[in-house]
Amino acid sequence: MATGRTHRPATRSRGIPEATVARLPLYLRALTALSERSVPTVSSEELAAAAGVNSAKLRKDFSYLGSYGTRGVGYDVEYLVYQISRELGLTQDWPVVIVGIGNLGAALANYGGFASRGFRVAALIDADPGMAGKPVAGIPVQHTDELEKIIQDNGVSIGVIATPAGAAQQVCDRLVAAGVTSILNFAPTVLNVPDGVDVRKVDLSIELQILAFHEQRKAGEEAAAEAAVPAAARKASTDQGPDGDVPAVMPA
Amino acid sequence: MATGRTHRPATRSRGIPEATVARLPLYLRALTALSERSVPTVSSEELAAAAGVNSAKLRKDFSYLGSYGTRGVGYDVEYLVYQISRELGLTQDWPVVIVGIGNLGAALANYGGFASRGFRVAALIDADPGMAGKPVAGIPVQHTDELEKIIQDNGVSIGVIATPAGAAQQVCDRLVAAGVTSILNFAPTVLNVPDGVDVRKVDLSIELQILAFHEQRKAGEEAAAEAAVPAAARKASTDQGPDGDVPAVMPA
DNA sequence: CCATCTTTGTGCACGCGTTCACAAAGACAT
DNA sequence: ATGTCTTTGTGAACGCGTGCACAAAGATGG
Repeated sequence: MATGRTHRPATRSRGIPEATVARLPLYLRALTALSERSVPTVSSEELAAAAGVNSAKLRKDFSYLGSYGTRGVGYDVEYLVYQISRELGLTQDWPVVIVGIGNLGAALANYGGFASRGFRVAALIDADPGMAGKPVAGIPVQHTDELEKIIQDNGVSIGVIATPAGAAQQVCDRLVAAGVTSILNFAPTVLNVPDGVDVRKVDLSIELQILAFHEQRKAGEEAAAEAAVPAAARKASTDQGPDGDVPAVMPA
Repeated sequence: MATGRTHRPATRSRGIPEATVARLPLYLRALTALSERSVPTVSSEELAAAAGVNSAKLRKDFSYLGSYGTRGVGYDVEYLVYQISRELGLTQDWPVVIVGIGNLGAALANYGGFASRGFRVAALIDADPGMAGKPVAGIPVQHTDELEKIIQDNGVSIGVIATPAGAAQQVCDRLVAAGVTSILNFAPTVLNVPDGVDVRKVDLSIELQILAFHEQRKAGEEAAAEAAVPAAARKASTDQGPDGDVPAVMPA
């Protein structure tokens, strides 16, 4: 693999910053693409460009994993793919359950990106008795009553919640009680979990609202610019000033 | 605005920290729930609990918006709902297009959370000619050829990409060229956009990998604990030590 | 009108993450 | 073997975000 005997065991302890962890999958994806094109090595500059980050940041990120990489050359692609995969725990298989097989749950079940890297859909669970047995993405849906049994039989530690908001906390509680310690939540609710359980949320509505904020801000600046140089209105005329359409003082 | 002559114009300029912006939708959701229950006022402590954040953080967040809130009482729910909505730009309607009507795109189109708050699905676009005209969520799918026209006719500034990874950059380029300045990307790719265009990504695969990392770490600590006090194995026996299956020091 | 009690708004300190800039390491040519 | 050139790995400075802790503001009761 690498050339010379690598230096120290590195910062290796267990202090990988959260921000770095969040970027490792990005690097891994870029590296996998390079690997498929049989590229043997890559410089931090190139890889950083592919992953859309600063090259110094990338090097620092990798430094937390150890001293892979050869000065003057770059990083060995295959080696790095392996190291990152191992660090992320993708060398083992993670059985996952999806709870709530509505539009979204079904889409997730069909999503190819699941199986691609170490994740395996162990079961689909829904509260609707009418769905029980019905196959989605080739996997028969099981009823919520079976939840605990499914978790335990399959050694599931990662659960995906795609239920309506109202059911999410209850489902979450049951998952946790059954032994799940990581949850990916697609329901638009804040989940309360005990210590030791990780929750990550994916919230379409929130993302859109953040975009709307910036969009409005951009429109505001643009409007200020137009005050000086009136440009041809591009947007429909219903577009109002983003801040000026309401009195400054509120109803109360 | 508030009661006495407020001190300075506040930090008010346009310096709302990004981290705060990202939390405003959370507060808004909690406040909306309170509003529906006709709760008139709420303290920072209560609201913070509902939103799952620290109360000091919440107060500081609100302080960026201005001095709403009454000492000794709390915040007026309705008033705050309106202020945050306005700040996020939700008092106007944002037409949105969804490109890529596969499993995920269709699920997004059907997702109720879209229309609920200021967002309106203006069009569904797909590259498959066979889908053209077919209604999804009550909206007829249009062909990619129409993309530019749709964007311009509807004054769309927010686009959602739900295509396969391979098509995402190309779609992105066309959206941007047509006038879209905010993109929500569900495709597992890094998108390159010019300055002034905002991109937010939602990536199932990345989220799972982050969870896997922590899961592995937890299992590692647990294994270390078991070395001292061997507990009954809960998970299936295929479960290996998450870090112990490889030598601590690497091959090289 | 005054005292007390609640809750906001924020100054301050701290820690994490990012970025710059450069010395050290190694490849490669001569 | 030696010098040059490329690229890593990281020390240090900076800025942002978080959380504590408290003074000021105002409500409420006597």
